Amino acid sequence: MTTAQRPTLEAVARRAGVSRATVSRVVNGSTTVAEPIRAAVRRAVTELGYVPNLAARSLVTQRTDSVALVMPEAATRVFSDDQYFPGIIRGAAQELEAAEKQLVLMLAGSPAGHERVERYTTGRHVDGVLFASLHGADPLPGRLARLGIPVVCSGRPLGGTPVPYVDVDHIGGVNRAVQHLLDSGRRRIATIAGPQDMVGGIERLTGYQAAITPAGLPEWVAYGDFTRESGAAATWQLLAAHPDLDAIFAASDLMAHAALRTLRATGRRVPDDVAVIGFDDIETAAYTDPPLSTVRQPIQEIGRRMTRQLLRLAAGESIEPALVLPTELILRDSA
Amino acid sequence: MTTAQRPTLEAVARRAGVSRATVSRVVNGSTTVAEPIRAAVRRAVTELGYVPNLAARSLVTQRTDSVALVMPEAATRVFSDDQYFPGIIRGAAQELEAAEKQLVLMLAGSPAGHERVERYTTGRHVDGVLFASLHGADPLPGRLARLGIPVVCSGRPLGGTPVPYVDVDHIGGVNRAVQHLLDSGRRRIATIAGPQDMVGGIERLTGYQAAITPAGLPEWVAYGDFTRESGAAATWQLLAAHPDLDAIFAASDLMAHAALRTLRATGRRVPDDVAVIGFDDIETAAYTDPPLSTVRQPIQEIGRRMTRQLLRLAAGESIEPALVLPTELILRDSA
DNA sequence: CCGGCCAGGGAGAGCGCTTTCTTGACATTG
DNA sequence: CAATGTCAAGAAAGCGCTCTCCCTGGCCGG
Repeated sequence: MTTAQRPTLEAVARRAGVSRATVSRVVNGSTTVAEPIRAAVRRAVTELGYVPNLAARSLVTQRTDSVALVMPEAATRVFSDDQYFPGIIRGAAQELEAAEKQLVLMLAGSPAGHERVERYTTGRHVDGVLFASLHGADPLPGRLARLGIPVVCSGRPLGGTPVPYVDVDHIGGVNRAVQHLLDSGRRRIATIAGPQDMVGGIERLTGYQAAITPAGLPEWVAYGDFTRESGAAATWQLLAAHPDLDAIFAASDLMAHAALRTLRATGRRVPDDVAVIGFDDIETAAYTDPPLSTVRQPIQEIGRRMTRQLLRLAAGESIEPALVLPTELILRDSA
Repeated sequence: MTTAQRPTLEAVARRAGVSRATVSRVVNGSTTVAEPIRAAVRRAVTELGYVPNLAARSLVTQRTDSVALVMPEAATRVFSDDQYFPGIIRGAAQELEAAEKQLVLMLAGSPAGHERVERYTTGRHVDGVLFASLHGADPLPGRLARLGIPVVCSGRPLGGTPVPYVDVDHIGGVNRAVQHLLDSGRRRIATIAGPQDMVGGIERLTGYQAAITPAGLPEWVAYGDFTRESGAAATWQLLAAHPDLDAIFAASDLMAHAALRTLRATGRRVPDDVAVIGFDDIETAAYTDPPLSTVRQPIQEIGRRMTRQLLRLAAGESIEPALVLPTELILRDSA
């Protein structure tokens, strides 16, 4: 099947009339090679179409020039249209491209998958590991960190071992959102909280509480898992318990979208009867009916910053243990 | 930084009191090792926490146990919320997981990216390459195929060299959609076509024409690039040229979604005044207003099948040059 | 004119693994 | 009982690369 042996360093060396060592030096950009020889080597390289064998290189350098991006999410959310994972992937890919490193994607939804990720990453097959959106107190990031393997998480890890992470200012963002509801006269403000085993879910609820309590208002909470289905269910629940609510803050745009539809289904007008604010600012948010007000988080930037931190870690530099990016309240028509 | 040397085959061998060769045999599941020894080796492996060094293994086996998934798309569409790429990724990841291979993700949006992908893939750093959604007549898949590197594309490649691919029945699906419009009495049916440098864009337009022409109706076409923005623009264009149109088939759900909104903005009711059908069946389609009728394509299945084909190719088996998966007309309220 | 210095280039030792080839220990058979 | 066959396990040769020596020769200063 395979056509012609790929040329090796040896072949290039013979062709250029130099030693392997010299070719290696030229290929790796060492400056201690005289220009004429350098040119000869480069010519030989192009003539032969030489491409270094990365496996061989890794074997001696102990680097793999690739990093893993682990998505420990159950299948449902990973590729729901909230654009979280695609955003992270894209940000990471951009930074890695600049660094000439490869992105190895691993889905750790199932227990088997999780175990596989563990074997692969602890086996030092990658120079570092990026975790997108942890569930609960996954011990893996901490374990890797203790093994000296560079790790960066998106979202503060709930586990015991401190691991560097990049997150957004959930609480601040939610606070601004709820404050806006208060400022526009809403007094019966409910929330659809996210899953309480994820930092995002927890902190967005905390943000809601932190804004509601000082105002002396009651907390009305229903829980979802960030998906539309769960958002619809939570909205019904909220409506049953508090038919007179006049605002809903949902911890994800998907849930907010479902709330919009559910409210309408019950004959309520948005924003006249009930104001709604979501979280994420997914593309669809601008196209809901009415367009959704929401708290924007810079997802792609999270991916980029995580990667940059990881690369610095892998290079032996020390980094800030946490990076918190700002969120922004985007006002459209729903509130 | 690195804690303790990772154990090597040698270490395991010493500990188990056998030779490296034997350990290798056990690790790789050869049957020619007596059970007691086998057990001793396995114990040594766990005690030492031995994990094989993949680079070393690749070096001798000439396999890398990883495949590249290349997305040659410009940034905009790759992570727009049409769920195309996430779906492909997920399907591919599932199959690869089962095969114990790694997924290396490469974005080839920019010319630099494209060149990098070329270097990487031709350098045989992967056992095979998956192309998601080609733009125009990219010569890369053909070139790789000629080098004997396993390649599978999603969507029939437009280039000269035939390359194995997996695609869906665009034409059949669109045909059914337009036929449904005709059956429900629509006679002034326009289309928002996709980009004409992509098979999907081309074939969906062909499908429209193939249904419209026999009915003796005029073809009303405006072009978009699958995004909402372009869909809105195309709708305005169509409306300006044919204010009396009574149906629109859009080549993507995103464009159909924009059409829905634009039609409403001009005071038209859907489906009463104008029927709309999209293509893709993204999650949002069920949540538009009104819920969007559309042609569903099994995106994740495409990813799975591509991967399965690739693995067979990599295993030296021969495969069908093309696999065409069925599409399905999903009727909701917009038509 | 000679010694010393240094930049430039080569030799060679592995990196950790797989895989033939070979040996040795037994079992089988005439 | 010797000769042959069989099967398990070891020895050793690399896979293609990097990198540490070490050597060579050109140049300068004394």
